[in-house]
Amino acid sequence: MTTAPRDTKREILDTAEAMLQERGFNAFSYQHIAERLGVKNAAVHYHFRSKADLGVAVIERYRRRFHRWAERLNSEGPHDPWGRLEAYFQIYFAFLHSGNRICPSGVLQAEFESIPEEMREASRVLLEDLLGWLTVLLADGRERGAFHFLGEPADQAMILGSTLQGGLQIARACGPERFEAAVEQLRRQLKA
Amino acid sequence: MTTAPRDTKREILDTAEAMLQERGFNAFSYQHIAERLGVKNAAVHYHFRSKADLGVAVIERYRRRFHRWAERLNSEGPHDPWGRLEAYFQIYFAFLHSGNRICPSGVLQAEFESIPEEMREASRVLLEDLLGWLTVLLADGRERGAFHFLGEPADQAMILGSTLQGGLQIARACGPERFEAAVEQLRRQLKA
DNA sequence: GTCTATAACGTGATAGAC
DNA sequence: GTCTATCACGTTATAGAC
Repeated sequence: MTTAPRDTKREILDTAEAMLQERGFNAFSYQHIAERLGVKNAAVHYHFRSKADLGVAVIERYRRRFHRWAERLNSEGPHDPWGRLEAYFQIYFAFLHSGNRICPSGVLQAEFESIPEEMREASRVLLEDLLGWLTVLLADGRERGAFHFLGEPADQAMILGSTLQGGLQIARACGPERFEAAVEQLRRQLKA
Repeated sequence: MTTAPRDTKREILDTAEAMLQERGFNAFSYQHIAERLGVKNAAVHYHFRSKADLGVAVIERYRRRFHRWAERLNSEGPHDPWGRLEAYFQIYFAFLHSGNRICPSGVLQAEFESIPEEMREASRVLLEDLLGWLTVLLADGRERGAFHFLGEPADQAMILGSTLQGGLQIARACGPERFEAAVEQLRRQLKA
């Protein structure tokens, strides 16, 4: 029985992703990552030439993971709109309970003007995917009589997306209960 | 006729506030402020010993300004709930049209784990004031039959606050129309 | 693939002249 | 109140040995 070989590249991505969600892109360095993994910062540069490259890789991986999550939901998950919406909420509750992490898309937008252009482009694409998924869910759920709301699905998706993203941020300053209350309020709105 | 004497301290606060909302706290330096004002970085340190002091001063000033805004709204502004809510929306539209600035409270929460503790405390207080004001407005507006929503006013305030905060951030990545659409959707919800 | 060593620069901050 | 000069340190990034 052999020990699994160490996958440094993957560990760097995991660490960078966690630090991005915990502290922001401008508040962690190659040193921080190297120290946490017990390697030297040159090793990190070997896997990701520049910090911008690392940032883009983190965003793209997150986006691919979201697509896999969505595909799995299609094949194995609940098919009713409410079950699917709750599954989406669950992503954010998991962040909340993993050390007050916030939405990666949100932190990148907050720092939008001070991150490399390549990362801005990558986070634009990620955001469109997230809002697009919500829009389709809302449109479909209303057609099937599960959700109730006025206006366009894309606009209601903005309310949901903004509330989840903003709510996680607000929870840092005034506690997780406020996020839970916000999500409960979203549920109430869609039931009415 | 004499020229107004230069108020460097105030100009530093203005510049720091703008840079906070545009780039985030971790993405501007004393050098940046000094260069923009045409002074040396030692001059900035003369007015604010540390960057944490400067950060706290920016937050506190913003909070005082919000209170003056609220008092003026009580004395001179519209007294009907809808007029008051639109006045609040206007604060965020002004940010949107001043170079994609985002809510100061939001950017501080996004960087919460990487800013000095004194700033965290100050931004907690600011957030409570903002959400508190919205909560009172919603409670009052519903009593008077102007707003319609289910659940507690504090929970609906989370939806409004999160959507405005998150919406400004999202607008950076996908355009100002999306923020306007989100606000319009908020209006629709409260009218129903 | 990881290391040591180092470059080139930006950072927050201070001392002391004017 | 602003300046010059400087400090100690952290940052991204690279060259070359192992």
